Amino acid sequence: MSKPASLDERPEFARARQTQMTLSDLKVACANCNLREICLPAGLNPAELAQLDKLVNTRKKIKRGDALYRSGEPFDAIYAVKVGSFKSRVTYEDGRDQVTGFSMAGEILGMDGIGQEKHNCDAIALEDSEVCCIPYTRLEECSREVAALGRHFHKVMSREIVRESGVMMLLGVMRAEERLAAFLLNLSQRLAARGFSPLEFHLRPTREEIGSYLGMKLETVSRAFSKFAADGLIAVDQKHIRILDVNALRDIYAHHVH
Amino acid sequence: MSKPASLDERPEFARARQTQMTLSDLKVACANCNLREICLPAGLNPAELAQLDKLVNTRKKIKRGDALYRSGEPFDAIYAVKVGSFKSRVTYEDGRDQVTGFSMAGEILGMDGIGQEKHNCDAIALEDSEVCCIPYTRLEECSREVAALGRHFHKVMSREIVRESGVMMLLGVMRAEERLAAFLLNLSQRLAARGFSPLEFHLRPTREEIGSYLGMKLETVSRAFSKFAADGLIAVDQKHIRILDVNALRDIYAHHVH
DNA sequence: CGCCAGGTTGACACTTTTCAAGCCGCGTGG
DNA sequence: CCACGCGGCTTGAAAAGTGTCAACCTGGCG
Repeated sequence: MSKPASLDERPEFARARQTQMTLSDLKVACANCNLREICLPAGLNPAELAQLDKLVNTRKKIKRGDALYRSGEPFDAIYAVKVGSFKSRVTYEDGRDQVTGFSMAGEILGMDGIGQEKHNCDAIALEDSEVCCIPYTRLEECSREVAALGRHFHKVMSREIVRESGVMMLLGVMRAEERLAAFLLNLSQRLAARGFSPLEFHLRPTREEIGSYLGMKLETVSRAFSKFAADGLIAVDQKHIRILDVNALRDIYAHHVH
Repeated sequence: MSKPASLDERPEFARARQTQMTLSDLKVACANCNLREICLPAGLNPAELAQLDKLVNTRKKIKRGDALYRSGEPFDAIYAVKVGSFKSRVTYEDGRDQVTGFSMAGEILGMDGIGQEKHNCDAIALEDSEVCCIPYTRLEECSREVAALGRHFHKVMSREIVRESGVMMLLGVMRAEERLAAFLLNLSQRLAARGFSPLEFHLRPTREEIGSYLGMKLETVSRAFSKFAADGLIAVDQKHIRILDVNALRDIYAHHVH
């Protein structure tokens, strides 16, 4: 079994943490990025990639707990997660809030800001992280010149719509254990797509953040974890999770077991 | 107090129902459409509008209960609701489903299909309805030529992302009565934007459809309606709703009253 | 006229939340 | 180096909210 996929064990992050970053380190090259297959460059040919490289010209580091952006701030760029992970959180006038998503390497953040030209949620780093900044007006110009880029960006936005309707389903019709199973399977599948072990990993968010995302209280999350562990589906050691029986998790997710 | 805003009382729909539609009736003209301020044309200048008119060239009538499109069907167009209303519904492998939204005149439908090039949900007409068809590949081409159109389409998609995160909030943190209050206020505000009375209207969806959207059972929806009526916040006569105390509804929505 | 989908209401069951107590692990400061 | 404090987690018991099941009502339509 491979090592737990704690994101801060990623070699490129360890390097960034140990050495002083210079400007040249900050130069982005999508064409060489190990995330190019799952990030914005997906499906672009080399010439188109070169255009994208001109567009994505800065990176930004965000410390654990800090915000990449906050609700209400003027919108001027979207972001691709290069290293680390984020939660997106909407806060409601009366103070209640909800985590609307977790983003990991290669995923795009901030598309909620385009409509009103200001951000609609907070993006908070769950660990020391790094993003590629994609100035929106330049993305727009480039999309007009490079048809494939425009098309791909539409797809990325559309998939965000589909992702959210999946979460609505989760919140609207599933019970606590089904939600947690869905969450774990989704995480597992995304980690696998990034070359991490899908069966053993570190949870970045707290029980409370998971609960907020899944529409349940932290105690209920904890109980569901304990139940899964008692039934031998997973092994839980704080934030370290090992999936022991994927099929049983899938059965719960698909409502076959009560 | 104005008449209830039952959508099938709209004059243009009554006309369409009574007379045989000819091809020339089907000719679309966004520039003259009474929805141009809230639909895709919003913010375009006359020259840009003319471009859009070339793009949007057909309409389609959908009878109550019929599908505009279904999950899994190949995606080739998005749609603007011209007359009537729709529900969007995602169905899950085990048969459970969830209404993810209701669309009324001027709203755009089908953007969930772009990402996977096939539709991700069913769009079902809640009444006899009519849509303007916007072929996606042509929209893409046009967006490249007419910058304002591309920008506006991005905004429309972004707002759909924001709308969905609002629903996630509703499903994740609100209780039954808060959800229903949020639903009624949202409906009221959208009707007002279309020139209908915000305080008196006909509900198109059934209690079950409202419940599915709000993540609760139809009995709970019914009880919440009864509670609001008993407290003098609204008057309910089947699907006919009259809002008597908007501020009290807002207080419930904003969690100020328990 | 009678049927049936849609809606209401009551009683009860079940799930999840709430409140409370206590544990564990980690980082800080003595 | 160890003690302490605290955030994060777990677990239990009771309360609250919502779902389930069932009976009944109502209005529209064939």
